[in-house]
Amino acid sequence: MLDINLIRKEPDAVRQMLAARGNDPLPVDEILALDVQRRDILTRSEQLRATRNAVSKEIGRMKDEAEREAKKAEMRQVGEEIGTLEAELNKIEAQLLNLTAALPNTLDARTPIGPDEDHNVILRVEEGVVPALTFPAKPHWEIGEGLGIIDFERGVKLSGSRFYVLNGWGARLQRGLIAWMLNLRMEQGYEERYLPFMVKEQTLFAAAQLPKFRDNLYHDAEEDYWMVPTAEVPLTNLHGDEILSGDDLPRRYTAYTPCFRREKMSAGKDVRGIKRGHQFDKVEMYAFVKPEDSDAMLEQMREDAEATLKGLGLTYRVKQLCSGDIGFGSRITYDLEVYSPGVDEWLEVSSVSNVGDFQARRANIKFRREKGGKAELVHTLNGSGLGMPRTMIAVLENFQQQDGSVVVPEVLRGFVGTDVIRKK
RNA sequence: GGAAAGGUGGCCGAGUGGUUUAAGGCGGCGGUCUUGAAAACCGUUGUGGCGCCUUGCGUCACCGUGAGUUCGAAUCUCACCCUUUCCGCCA
Repeated sequence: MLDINLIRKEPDAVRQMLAARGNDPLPVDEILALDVQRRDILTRSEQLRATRNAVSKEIGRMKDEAEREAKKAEMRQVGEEIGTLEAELNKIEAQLLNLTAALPNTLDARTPIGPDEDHNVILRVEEGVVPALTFPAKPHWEIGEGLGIIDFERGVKLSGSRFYVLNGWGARLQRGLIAWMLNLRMEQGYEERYLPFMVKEQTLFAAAQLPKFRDNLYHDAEEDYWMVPTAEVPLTNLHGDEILSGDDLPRRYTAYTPCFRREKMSAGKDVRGIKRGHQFDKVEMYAFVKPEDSDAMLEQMREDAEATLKGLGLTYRVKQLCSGDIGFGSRITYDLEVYSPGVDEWLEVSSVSNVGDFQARRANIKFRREKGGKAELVHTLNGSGLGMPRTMIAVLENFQQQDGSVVVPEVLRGFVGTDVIRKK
């Protein structure tokens, strides 16, 4: 959520940001008008409340019955007026919240301006150590079915399209990736958390997933339980409504969770293979920092994510997202894309973002620089480290052998329990 | 799912309709005293909104959440949430 003071003081900057993101800047005018109305009504109703508070105290002390009744009648009138004003105020505040909650975050000055994903900037390509294939690359669905480690048919039987079952070494490869990544994160200074995979609506709002992305979320029809679309959601709220000590910052966390997404917006896209499912596993990185430290932490987290791909020996590129493609809550985002020869694509396996105080304001996460000091909003950052299915695709397709087997990357062998995955 | 008890400030805890401000204690901060510290004593103390003559002052709101009764609600009514204990069910 943006600071209402920012919208008041620099409406043009907010309009420019909205235009750069390809959004309609019109809500800014609506917000400003409602804000004026809100303050006007608030002032009036508070004056009436002050009167009522004072007179009510007098009534308590009055002895004269007639005078007492007269004052009561008078205050009954005032009470009704307050009621009317408050009803109006509630309506305006609800409208205001609707509009401001739908505004995306301001952009970092370094985020390039551009209308769509074609204007993202590739910063560099990092060559991996895995040698290029000397034979035609097979896509992972062929490799997986050949080895009997990915079962698409039974996934569909159980749950419908976009679901699959991992068998034997396939399941172990993924489990190995998760365990290895979590350990790596711990070595990098992140604390591990095991989190709820279902959260309440308020938790999603505070992480800026609601109201905007309602269509992409699964939830219980009767109770207030929502499946997490990413571990970022519970991690954000870990310190919701808390005031942290400045000495405790930065705080960095890592967590493994499944992620659940309806992928309504992506209907028809990436239906083949395991690239885009309704359920996928991910190891997430998250940081709470002082505002002045968030720029440096962004670079640190990008490096931490890159270390994962370097560890696997894969070729990847670092992309900076432009204003038209960057996420709703992000000020600046790096995507890491790994090259996979079977699908012949650069696959997005990580997205590292500085969110500034956008989530902290919604989730009410503050810190004090010193005891007795003023509580200030923290900055938060998130990054995938990494998404499993796409990392699996890259491993299967990059390490495939001509005979259909797949060599297990060295760093994973202790976790997976074999050097090569062969057909049974 | 059923029953009972409970939810008050950073923490403990008093508070069954109105007495200037939620008593008192602990903790924190500042001070007095002291060579220094402790003790003792004195003062101070949360969050958010709005306004203003903006080091501050005024005002409103906040006692689990939301509605209601009342001139006036931490206090009374209703619904919900959470915690603890017991019963039932259960990986």
